[in-house]
Amino acid sequence: MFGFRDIEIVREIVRAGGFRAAAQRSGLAQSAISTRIAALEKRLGIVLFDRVGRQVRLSSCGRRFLEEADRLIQTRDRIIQELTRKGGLNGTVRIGVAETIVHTFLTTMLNLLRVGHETVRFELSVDTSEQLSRKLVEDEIDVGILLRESLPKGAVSTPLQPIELGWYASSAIPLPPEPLTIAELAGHPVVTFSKGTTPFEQIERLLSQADGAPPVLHGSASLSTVMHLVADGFGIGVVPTRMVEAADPLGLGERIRRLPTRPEAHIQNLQFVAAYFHERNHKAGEVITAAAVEADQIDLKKRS
Amino acid sequence: MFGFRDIEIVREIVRAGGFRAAAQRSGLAQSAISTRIAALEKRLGIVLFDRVGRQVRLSSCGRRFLEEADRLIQTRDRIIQELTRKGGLNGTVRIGVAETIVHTFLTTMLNLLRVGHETVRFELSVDTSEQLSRKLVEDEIDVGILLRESLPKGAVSTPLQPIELGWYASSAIPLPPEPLTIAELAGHPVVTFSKGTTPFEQIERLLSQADGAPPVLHGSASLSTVMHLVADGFGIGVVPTRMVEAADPLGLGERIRRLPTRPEAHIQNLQFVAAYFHERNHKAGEVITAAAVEADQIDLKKRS
DNA sequence: AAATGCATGTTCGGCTTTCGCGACATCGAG
DNA sequence: CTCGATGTCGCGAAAGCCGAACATGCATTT
Repeated sequence: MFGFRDIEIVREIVRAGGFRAAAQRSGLAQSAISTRIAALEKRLGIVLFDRVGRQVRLSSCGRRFLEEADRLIQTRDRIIQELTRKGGLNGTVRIGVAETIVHTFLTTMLNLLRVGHETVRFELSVDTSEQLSRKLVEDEIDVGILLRESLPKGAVSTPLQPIELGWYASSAIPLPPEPLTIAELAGHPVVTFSKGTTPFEQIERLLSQADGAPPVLHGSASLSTVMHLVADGFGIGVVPTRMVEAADPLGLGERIRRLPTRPEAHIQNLQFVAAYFHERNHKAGEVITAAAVEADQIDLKKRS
Repeated sequence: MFGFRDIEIVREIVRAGGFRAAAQRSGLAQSAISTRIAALEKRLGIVLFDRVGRQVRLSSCGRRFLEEADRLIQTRDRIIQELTRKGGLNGTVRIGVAETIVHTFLTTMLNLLRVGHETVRFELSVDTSEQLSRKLVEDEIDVGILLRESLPKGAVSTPLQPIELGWYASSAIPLPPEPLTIAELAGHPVVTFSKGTTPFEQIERLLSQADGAPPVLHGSASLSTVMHLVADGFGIGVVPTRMVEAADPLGLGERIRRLPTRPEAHIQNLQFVAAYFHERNHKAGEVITAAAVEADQIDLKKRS
C-alpha cells in the first residue's frame, strides 16, 4: 500500500534531484524523506531508487511507479476542484421522466441542458409516474418529471403545461361525419395508458356509462406501443395530442388520425410537474426544472 | 485534501449502510468513522452524507465523490499489483535503436516481444549509435541496439549478426560489365551514413585513395533518405544490403541495384550489439536482447 | 398518547501509533 | 582525507483511535 503523501514525496525527489533537495523544497527534514522512502520500498517490496554513489536515481520500477501514481494525484486534485467548485452542476444528475415526456419535450430539454453543463452526465430513467415518485423518495433519481397526482409529499414541484389527451384511430378507417358519442367510442376496443393510471380509470368510468356490450379497454405501459396498436387498427386509443404531433409525420404520425368527439367524451388533461427534494437536490432540481419549463414552452410553440 | 483511507471509509459506509455497520466491518470504533467523516466534510467544505433520522445517506456531492474517488482506489490497487508482480516485464520499456535496425528486423523483434508482454508498453527512439550510447548512460533508454564501437563502458552487450554494406546505384543507370574500382566509384557523388560514423570515415579514406578530382561524399542521418537519393540518381550510395532486401520490392527496392565492386572497395561490416546496464535494467535487457537475437536470425533467414 | 427500548450518530478525554526533527553514523567520489 | 549525500536512533508532537457518555429518531408497548 501507499498513500498520496508517498507519491508526492517520490515526485519531489525526482524533481529536486535528491533526498536532501526534496526535503528542503517540501519543508521536511532529510531524514523524514529517507525514512519514508525506505518504508515505502519495504512495503512494496521493490526498489524505487538506485543509490549510486552520492546520488539517487529512479529505478526502472520507480519510474513506472511515478508514471502511474502521478496520475492518481492529478485525478485527486481534479476531483477536489470539481467537488468544491461553487455554483453550477457537476457529476451525474439522475433524471426520471414519464414516457409522455420522452415523446414531447425531453429532447429539447436535454439540448437546453447540454449547453452550459458540458461536464455533467445525465442519467435518464423512463418509468411510470408512480415509480418515479418512489424513486424520488428512495433517492434513486435526483429530479423527476411526473404526474402531479403522483407527487411525493415534501417535494418541491413546478407545474408544466397541461398535456391534452385525444381520441385517435387508424387513418385507414373512415372519418365519421359527426363527433362521436361515448357509446360509439365504447363500441371499439380502446387502448391507452396502463391500468392504474388516472386516464385509464377515467376512460373506464366513461365507457361504463355506455349501455350495451361491456367495453374493452387495454392498457399498455408503453405509449409507443399504444400508438402502434392504434395505427394498426387494433382499436382506438387515447394518447397525448402533443405526442402524436411530435411523432414522425411521415411515419406513425401519418397513420393515425384524431377522432372528433362530443364534449362529454373529453379526457382530462394530464398535469405534469418537475419535482425534487429541496434539502437533497435543490441545485440540480432548480436547473432541471428551469430547463423543463423552458423546453415545454418551446415544444408547445413548435406544435402550434 | 483527502486520503485513500477516507475513500475506503466512505465506500464502506455506503456498502454497510451506516456508520456503525461500517465500523464493525472495518474493525474500527464507530466514533472513529464519525470523526473521520466529520473531518473530511469539513476539509472539503461539502456535505457527504445527509443525516436523516437515524440513518445517513450519500448526498449528491457524496455520491459524486465516491463515484470518482472509488476509481482512485482501483487504480492504486492495479498499480500495486502490476508493480509487485514477479517475473516478466511491466510498465514501459524504452528501447533505442539505430536506423539500420528499423529497416531490418525491428518489426520482427517487436512482434516477438508482443506475445507474452501484452501489458508492456514499448517506447522506441531511433537515433545514431553515439546518441544511443549517451542515452543508455544517462538512463534515457533501458536497452539500446547500436554499433559495437559506440558501446558504453560497463554495459552488457550481445553481438548480433554482422550487417553487410554494399554499393548501390539507381536502376536507371546501366550496369557496368566489370566490378568497379575505387577510382570509378569515386567518379560519382557518394551518399551514405552521416559524417562521423565509421562507414563514412572508411569510405572517405577509400575514396581519397583515388587520384583525380576530389571525391564528393554526402552524409545523411536518415538511411531512408540515402536510399531515395540513390534511387533518384543523385549519386551512388553505401547502405546495408539487408536493408535494401527488406525494402518494398515494388517500390524503392526495385529502383536501386547493387553495384559489383572489386574487393578493395569492400566496406567493413557493421557490427551491432544489444546493450543494457545489468545493475539497472537486467530484466528488460535480457528479454529485449533475446528478442533481438532471435528476430535478427529470423530476418536473416528470410532474406536468404 | 405517552413511555420505553433499540439503534444510530456525535462529542469528549485519554491512549497508542505514526510521523517528523535533529544529531550522528555511514558511505562513495574526488 | 574531505565533502556531500543517505541511513539510523531517540525524543517530541500530532494524528488516529477507542470507549463511554450523550443526543436523537423510530417502533413497539403500555
